[in-house]
Amino acid sequence: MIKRIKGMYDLLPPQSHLWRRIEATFFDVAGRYGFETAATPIVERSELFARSIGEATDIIEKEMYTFPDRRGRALSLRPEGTASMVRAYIENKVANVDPVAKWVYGGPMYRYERPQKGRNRQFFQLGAEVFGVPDARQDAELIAMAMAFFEALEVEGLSLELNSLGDPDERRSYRDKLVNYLTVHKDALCADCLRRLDTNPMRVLDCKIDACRAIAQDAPLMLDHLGDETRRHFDDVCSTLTDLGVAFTVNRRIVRGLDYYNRTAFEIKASALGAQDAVGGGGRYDSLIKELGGPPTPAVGFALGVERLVLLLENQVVATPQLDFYFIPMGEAAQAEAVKQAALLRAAGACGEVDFSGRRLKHLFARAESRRARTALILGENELAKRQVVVRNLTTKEQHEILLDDLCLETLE
RNA sequence: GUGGGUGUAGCUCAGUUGGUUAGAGCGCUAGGUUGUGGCCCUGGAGGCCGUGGGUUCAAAUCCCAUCACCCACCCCA
Repeated sequence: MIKRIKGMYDLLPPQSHLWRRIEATFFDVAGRYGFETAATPIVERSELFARSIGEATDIIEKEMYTFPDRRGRALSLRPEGTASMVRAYIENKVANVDPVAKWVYGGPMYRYERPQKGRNRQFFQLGAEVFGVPDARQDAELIAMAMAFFEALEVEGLSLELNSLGDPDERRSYRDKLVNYLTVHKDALCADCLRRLDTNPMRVLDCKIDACRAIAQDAPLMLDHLGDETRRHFDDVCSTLTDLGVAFTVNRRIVRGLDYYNRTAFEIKASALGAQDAVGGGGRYDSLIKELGGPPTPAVGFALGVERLVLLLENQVVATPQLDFYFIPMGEAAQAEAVKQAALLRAAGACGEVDFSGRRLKHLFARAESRRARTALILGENELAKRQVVVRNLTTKEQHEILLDDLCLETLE
């Protein structure tokens, strides 16, 4: 038997109903904020991700699905969505028409990691990007939109954590201070943190080892080393969120694993998820578009993981979509008539299916019930001879015969 | 990549100190009822007991290896 690839999965009914609801809710909520949908290919040149996410990040160093195409070009399955959206923004010269663009998208992402709870090699992200708007209120509104989405799905137990990563020059000088501080205490750091000291010193701040936490306790924090403008930006984000009634906590230790972020960084966490507790996250990336060869354009975005969201909604049963009719023809002549009648009903707006299996009536009623059909339409030899059909209301169990010519949405009762 | 845990029917699980032909519930299916659902009754299909090797008269059971899945580290959605 050929089996699915490790870390990937099939999405089948009834779970697929919940997914459909999640996606529909996301695009519906985003639409109310003026977002339009966009989509990009799943495969890109590897270079796009290396240049945007950062050469030294884990995602690029060890988590990408990369392969040569037939001409030997290095291609990668996308590990996240923002890089492609930025590429599309630049390549299609969107800024020449209107530099402000608000896009939402969804699709599978790929990272070669060891699977565990809430972590797969293919995972589905829903994301939103705002191009061309530098204002802090945009950051806040985007975050509020994310929270409104979760609220629409009645997700509980979420916490919003906010931080500022400063601008690149501020971060460079802060990073030097942090490295100096950590180097003084390097004898007490764990092996992982010694490595982080070189690769990504800010990661030491959220190490879970007690010894490292003690050192991190007194370490300098980015938030205390912001310039006037970035500080004001952060304060504006906070005050706007407060004005909008969005609860949050400032977590001065949030570090993002993607290099392109500056200023606003946030994570939406759910403790019920286990170790992989971030259900969504994002931030501002004002220099990425220019770095990838586009016009200098500020931007802010976020993404959320649908699988993790599904874990949070596991106890929510999403009912199978209802059908208006379940057509049960008996015999070949009846089948031929039923398939035509069903087409007419659908053209008139009804939802339903015709059963061609020829199984016993007893069985088909049970199936009609499990498919959540409102009515069963029974067409046998007797009815066909009279040009009639039995309409049985599956809820009240009352049934009556009507003329086939009278069959329509209104007579399905 | 490194740990730990778990592998028996489609699903959830029993399976005695190693001992006949490996079981149950749910689900699927046929019938009881030639054409009327959820309950009940009777039958049926469905298993290389994850895989390979070893010990033994005898292995689902003991040993070794391997694979898969899960959880955690790491990292992130």
